[in-house]
Amino acid sequence: MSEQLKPAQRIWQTALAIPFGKVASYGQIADLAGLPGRARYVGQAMSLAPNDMNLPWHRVLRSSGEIAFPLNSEHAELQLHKLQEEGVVVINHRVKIKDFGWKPNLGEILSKLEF
DNA sequence: TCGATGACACGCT
DNA sequence: AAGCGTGCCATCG
Repeated sequence: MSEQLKPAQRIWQTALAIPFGKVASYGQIADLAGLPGRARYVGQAMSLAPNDMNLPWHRVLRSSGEIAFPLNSEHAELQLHKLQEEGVVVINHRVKIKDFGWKPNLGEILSKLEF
């Protein structure tokens, strides 16, 4: 069953495991989802996710910590607000990964991500 | 079927 | 520090 999950679903599951107030990179999500090297697919997969899933897409940033959407775009603005609502400090469209980056331990991964 | 595209990452300059 | 080229691969026309 767990092996049956499609790649997109594994990405959704992984994104759902990002804690409130923390952020992760596209590459990190791809790795944790068992899809190393497929960072580009993460964004695509999340855009396909059903809305009622409440996917915390706003907690996913580039590895540099910057928001992936174009500056001043609606998506970028919404993401900015959602992050600030969670207490994440965003300066110049960028978050300090060192302060807010999600660093899951093995136990956390195994318990929350049973593929 | 092939080429272009994209919510990326990384190494090199 | 910032930009450019290359690797990635599911989708789409």
